[in-house]
Amino acid sequence: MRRDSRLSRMLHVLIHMDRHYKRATSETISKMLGTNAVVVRRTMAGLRDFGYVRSEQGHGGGWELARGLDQITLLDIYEAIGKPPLFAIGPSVDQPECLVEQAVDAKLGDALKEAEALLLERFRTVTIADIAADFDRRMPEGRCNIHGDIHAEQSASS
Amino acid sequence: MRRDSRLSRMLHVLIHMDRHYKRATSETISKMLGTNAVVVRRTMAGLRDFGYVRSEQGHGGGWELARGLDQITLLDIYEAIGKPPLFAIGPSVDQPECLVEQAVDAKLGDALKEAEALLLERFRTVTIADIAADFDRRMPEGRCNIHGDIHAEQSASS
DNA sequence: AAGACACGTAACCTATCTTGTTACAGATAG
DNA sequence: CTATCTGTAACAAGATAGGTTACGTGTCTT
Repeated sequence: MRRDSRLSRMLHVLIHMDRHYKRATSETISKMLGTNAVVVRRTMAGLRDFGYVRSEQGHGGGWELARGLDQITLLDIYEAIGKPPLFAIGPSVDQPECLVEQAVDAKLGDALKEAEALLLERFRTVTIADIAADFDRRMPEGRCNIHGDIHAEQSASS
Repeated sequence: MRRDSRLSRMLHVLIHMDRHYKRATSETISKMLGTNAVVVRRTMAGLRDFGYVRSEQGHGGGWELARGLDQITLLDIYEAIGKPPLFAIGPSVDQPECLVEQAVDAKLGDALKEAEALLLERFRTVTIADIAADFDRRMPEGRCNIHGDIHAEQSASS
């Protein structure tokens, strides 16, 4: 449990929701992702607050998409999960007294900021529909139903 | 203790070694960085193996630079500390069965690879001497000796 | 109205990673 | 021979993402 995988997971589930489910419960989704229903609710809560999905309580409730995948970018989801830190390296203290340390952190920070800007720009220009289209290119035979099988397996084994 | 700060710390100490110490013990350096002598040895071991610093054991021993700061890039140090992971986000599993998940991870991986390439390119083209020069521009009055004072304070308070 | 179903959320536990700490072995100068 | 260093192993501490349990609340069916 090290790298934050929430972005990857949310993209994954949104594509499945678009293709295989009109409405899915947290339990169903958790089986799909190989995780726990509470983790799903916790993470999806952000997407709901930003209007990308809707949740319905009670009998027959669950989660559904609130807009088309071509209307949601990776950046949208990144922000919806709370903009977790992107980098695993950084300075040791926030506001160092030492001026050498300040110069080091400034230079390092410049490089990191550039890389972050590039990454967020890519996130901004890629929609989830683009990823789904990539999937279609990988699987031209239309064997989409394989996913149901795979996820059913995971469900059965847990 | 989250973000890996070894790169920042090593850059910091190398500049000080170039400017204020011909040879420094792990103890001296640890005071400078606000950490522990064992941590210093552990981290500097990588730089020694790559030939950027030398260490001498025994009485009167310690660490010294093995080449000029203009001969060491940020990339060199990044590699010398073991190329720690740069990003704090990523996929949840390494080789997912689900083809949708594969497409998601591929797209996300592309963006991360681009950002990583940019970051490492910056690391490659910046020498530690460049950072030291930035420091000189920040402190044109030549009050370099302030650092000795600051680090002496830290030493005294610990 | 009762009960099943599903989300909402707090609280706590676990795994993992970086860093800190202790302890001790080996090398070197005086 | 002893003081002073580095080299390293082993373990503790602190932080964080994710997993788990428990319980509250809303909603549909009967």
